[in-house]
Amino acid sequence: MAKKYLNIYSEIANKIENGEFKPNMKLSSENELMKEYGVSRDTVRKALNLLEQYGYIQKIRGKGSYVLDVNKFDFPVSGLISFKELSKKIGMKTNTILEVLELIKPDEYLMKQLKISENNQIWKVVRTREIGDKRIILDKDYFNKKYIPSLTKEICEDSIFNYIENELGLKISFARKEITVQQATKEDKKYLDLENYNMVVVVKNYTYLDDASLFQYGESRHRPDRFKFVDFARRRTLYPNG
Amino acid sequence: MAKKYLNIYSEIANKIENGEFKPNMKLSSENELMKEYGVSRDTVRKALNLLEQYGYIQKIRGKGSYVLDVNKFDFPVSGLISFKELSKKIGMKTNTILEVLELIKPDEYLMKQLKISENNQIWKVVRTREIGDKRIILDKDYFNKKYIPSLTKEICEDSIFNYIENELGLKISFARKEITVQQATKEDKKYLDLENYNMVVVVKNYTYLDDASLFQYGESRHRPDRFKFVDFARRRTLYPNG
DNA sequence: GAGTGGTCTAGACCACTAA
DNA sequence: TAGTGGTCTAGACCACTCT
Repeated sequence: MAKKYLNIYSEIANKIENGEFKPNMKLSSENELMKEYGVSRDTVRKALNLLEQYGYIQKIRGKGSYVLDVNKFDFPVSGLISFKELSKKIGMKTNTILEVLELIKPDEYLMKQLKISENNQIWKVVRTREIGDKRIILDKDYFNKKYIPSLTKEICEDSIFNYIENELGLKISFARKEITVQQATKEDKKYLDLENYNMVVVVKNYTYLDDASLFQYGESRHRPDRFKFVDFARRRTLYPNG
Repeated sequence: MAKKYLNIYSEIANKIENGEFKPNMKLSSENELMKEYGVSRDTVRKALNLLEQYGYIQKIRGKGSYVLDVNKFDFPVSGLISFKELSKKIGMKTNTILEVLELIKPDEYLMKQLKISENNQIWKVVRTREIGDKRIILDKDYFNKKYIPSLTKEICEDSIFNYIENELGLKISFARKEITVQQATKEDKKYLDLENYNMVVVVKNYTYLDDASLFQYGESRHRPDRFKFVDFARRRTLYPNG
């Protein structure tokens, strides 16, 4: 049942993260990989394209595929990763405190953000995230009850995304993130250890399921000195009209 | 010489941006597109995969491909885009002022950032960017002279990236970006209209050529209230080991 | 000239969705 | 059951790099 190209991808990605494949090392050619794994060239190429897309290797025509220098301790990593997944990755002492969990009727702002009417019910979840004994992040999340019928304290203190994907079987497909910097509100000052900072970094997040329905809106509000966003971007030459 | 899958990509992307293909509309199936364009299924799929990757469409197995709602006025757009490309896209009145252009020997910090020795010579370029008559962005860029032999005032006031790609024929392949928030320095206060803000958003940028050599390091320092970063991210389920 | 990655084709089987 | 997208194969020709 395993997809061949994903197996090949994982195996090579692992070796790069382990250090078994070192930066600047040349990978086997596509022809050699075909024989090594006993698959067609197309399958090898799918795996290599994923590795390139996620910054593990660089393919150079006429030469071969080369291992890039992977910084694995970037925090947070680019893309869509939950706080829980992240904590595991960086191995710091972290803690989640559930501040609010309630079912509400959406106000004007939420109706606009989630593109819903006032008849929908919304789960409101407010959590603070401690990193090294300081309250650094305030997460305010809103879920459409249509997709998430019930939520408990336990789920919120563990990982909501984990519950959604593994228990409910919903598939998260993509998200839009928006990073801005704002004046700290009273709420920010109440929930966070802001010290003398009067601004917060706000990451707004719109999450969609695989049928392209918007099911979550969230704001992650960070103390500015502890915020870092890392992005690996390949050059886009793909805008229509050049 | 045109690549078929890029033509198909551009044509469909254009129709989506124009509004000819509206959000939630169903595209022709892969089979139909094969006939419409007279190409193989693989070629159609390459085009559709690009469209999906860049957030234009969502493919749903067993159903078809659906047009997503494209917000084209995001500022800045995610990915690797120069100030010049950006200004064109958003149609605001913008202006670039060249503050410093000189050839220097790298200090400790630069040697580390650009991974070079003190024997290399470095172009230092400092530019301020006005948006609507206010100096909003301070761009400090450092280029390895090894790759960029000469730089002029004209090039810096136009687009350095344009010069590099079209005149020098170098291929920019990928970049690492890092977004943090810092206390404003004296230099920030000197060059920018910071009003009462005492912090700046710093976007560090490491740009690589297609042979994976690092050729540029830059810092883009933004007034916090005028900074916005938008990211479209597909769910990553592709970390090794789960 | 030999080897590499990039594009394209034609055909097969599968899992999923919808009527 | 018919149609859809997802995976996989085998083979072809091209442009590029290295020697």
